[in-house]
Amino acid sequence: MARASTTTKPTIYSIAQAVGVSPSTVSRALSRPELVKDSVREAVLAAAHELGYSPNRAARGLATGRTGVIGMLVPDVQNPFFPPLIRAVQVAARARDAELLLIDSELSASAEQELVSRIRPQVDGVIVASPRLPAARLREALAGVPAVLVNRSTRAASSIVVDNTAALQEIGDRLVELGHQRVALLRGPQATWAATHRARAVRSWAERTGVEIVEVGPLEAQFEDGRAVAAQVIDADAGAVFAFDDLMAAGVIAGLSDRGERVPQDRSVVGCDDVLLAQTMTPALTTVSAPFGELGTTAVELLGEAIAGQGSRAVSIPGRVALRGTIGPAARRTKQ
Amino acid sequence: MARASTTTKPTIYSIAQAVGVSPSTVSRALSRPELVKDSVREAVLAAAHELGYSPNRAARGLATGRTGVIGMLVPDVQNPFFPPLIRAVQVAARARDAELLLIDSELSASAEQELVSRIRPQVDGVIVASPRLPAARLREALAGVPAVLVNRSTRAASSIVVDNTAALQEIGDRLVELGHQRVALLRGPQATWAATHRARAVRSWAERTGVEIVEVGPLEAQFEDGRAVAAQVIDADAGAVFAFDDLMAAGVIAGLSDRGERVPQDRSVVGCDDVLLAQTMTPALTTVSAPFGELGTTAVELLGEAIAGQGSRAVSIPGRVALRGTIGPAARRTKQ
DNA sequence: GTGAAAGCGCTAACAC
DNA sequence: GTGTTAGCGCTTTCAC
Repeated sequence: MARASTTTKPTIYSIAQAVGVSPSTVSRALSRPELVKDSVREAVLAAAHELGYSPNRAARGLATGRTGVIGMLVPDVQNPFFPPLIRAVQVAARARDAELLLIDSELSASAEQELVSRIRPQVDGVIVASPRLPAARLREALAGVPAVLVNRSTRAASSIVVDNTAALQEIGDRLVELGHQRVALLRGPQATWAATHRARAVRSWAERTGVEIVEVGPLEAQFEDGRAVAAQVIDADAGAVFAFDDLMAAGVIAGLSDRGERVPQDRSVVGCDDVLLAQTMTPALTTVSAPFGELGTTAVELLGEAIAGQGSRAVSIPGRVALRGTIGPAARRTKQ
Repeated sequence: MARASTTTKPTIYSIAQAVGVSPSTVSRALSRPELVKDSVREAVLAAAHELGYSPNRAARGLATGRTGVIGMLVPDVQNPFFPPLIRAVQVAARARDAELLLIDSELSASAEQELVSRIRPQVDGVIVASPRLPAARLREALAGVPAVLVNRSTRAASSIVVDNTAALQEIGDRLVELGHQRVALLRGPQATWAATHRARAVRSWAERTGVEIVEVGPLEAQFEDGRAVAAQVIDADAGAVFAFDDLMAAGVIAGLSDRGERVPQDRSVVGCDDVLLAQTMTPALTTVSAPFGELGTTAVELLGEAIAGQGSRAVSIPGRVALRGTIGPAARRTKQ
């Protein structure tokens, strides 16, 4: 429909010429509409639409120092935790008229530092979901860039974390009701905020309830790592398992199945995060739901504050219990 | 380590000053190294590193018309098909020193058109994985933008598709060997390239082998849609199921389980794409593996050609059979 | 081989 | 309210 009269891309200059005003008036009509007379603004907007104009953000960015682009650094898009987070951030960013530049560090901490500095000039700020980068290097990489950290906290930037403590403990209590007295804890990646906090939650619950805990790991947050330790779970005679995350939980279930055991008939398994595969496996996984929507919205909000120079703050959102099909009554076992 | 002497962001000017050459020499040393004397180039590079310089792509883009950014449009990051694709594209883009601007259309075809035009000025080209946008509007949205389509073809742009025909038929043959004679075909989203082609593959196989096909759908490519039609599969007395994709396959399995049936003991289920959840469910899903790495690499390569104005081409890559745990011998059933 | 200068498209003082 | 001007950081003729 709207066809440009010329082949060249429309700019504020072509619009200015078409309407018969100066380029700055066009610029104002477009970005600070309240500053121009109604009639002029309408004419400009009409012409802009007519010519199929859309602003060159690079140029705008050059002039203003704001690019309208948010960078997002994830260690691995393929880890099912990230897609919902990306989606939520994307939606929140869109609401603020910002674009999303995605960087996947491919699990390489060393790459992360370089990556951040690489995109720094082209983004207004960065949302970093990078559990591995050591604190010192993180701080170095983020120096001078408005940033917000996801599931990790530091004094150097704003952060948003999900606190699964209460939910994990509540599930633990349910396990006790089901008769479990010996539970395996599959720890997540060493020295990460999430792994530390989740382990702490389980340990303090065990202490309170007198349940015996068998710790396994630290392990990578991968399916195969979970699968590989199923044997240890069986050897330890743990009737239930707290896996670091859903992926690892799916792995244990597969590993148990490799050894002829079924979940929840033979053992109970609990995950964490409630990613897609937790919902699509049969039976569905008992886990803790991460509030992805809120995570994303808040992350973008915090980033906005950081960009505006309003200083940093740390927010924590609780995860919610999702009781599903992978926990059941403690089975009578031979070993016991 | 590398600390800037000043607080201002390093530019080619600060480097020029530090080295004692002109900005244009710095620019050349950085982007056309062969044009400057070795000694100068080395000095410039050293200073750049020293100051922690990284080029402002927006400025470069303004000057050259190339932004170094690739746009990628997906209908839903949360659909497990996309993360591996994104990863592959990201890796290939990185190899070409390009960044990735990700757009999630949230399954809204109407948004897609606007979204593309919105990012157009800030990207060199777009990789579009948008099955739904009608052809005419797709063409309109993509007019003038170098683009490559994923799993969809059109004469308007380059395209890369994965052809699952042979693999699906091979799995079908296996099903016949296992004694299946009546198979359900859960069709995917209406009027999409993938759904059409997959259905066609199954139908022609059925015709050749004399297997009876019960078609269900079209359906959305969602877990719940698969779950909802499990009853129809049972009613139709189909011993095996070809689901449009893995997500739908997981859905049927859940739906069958809701009705007390187990896979593969009671019925066989076949998915397509081999996304993460196909590998992590227990038992693992028999499906067709999409060659994500190749998809991504080729998409970026084709986009490079399109950007260079080399015209478009269409490439097709075959999917590979992944025989796993969800198919088994046809069960003797009451109805039969 | 290197420097000077213009310009990419836009915004932001500063005049009028 | 609107136009003029300068400049964001970079590349790229065009001279030298």
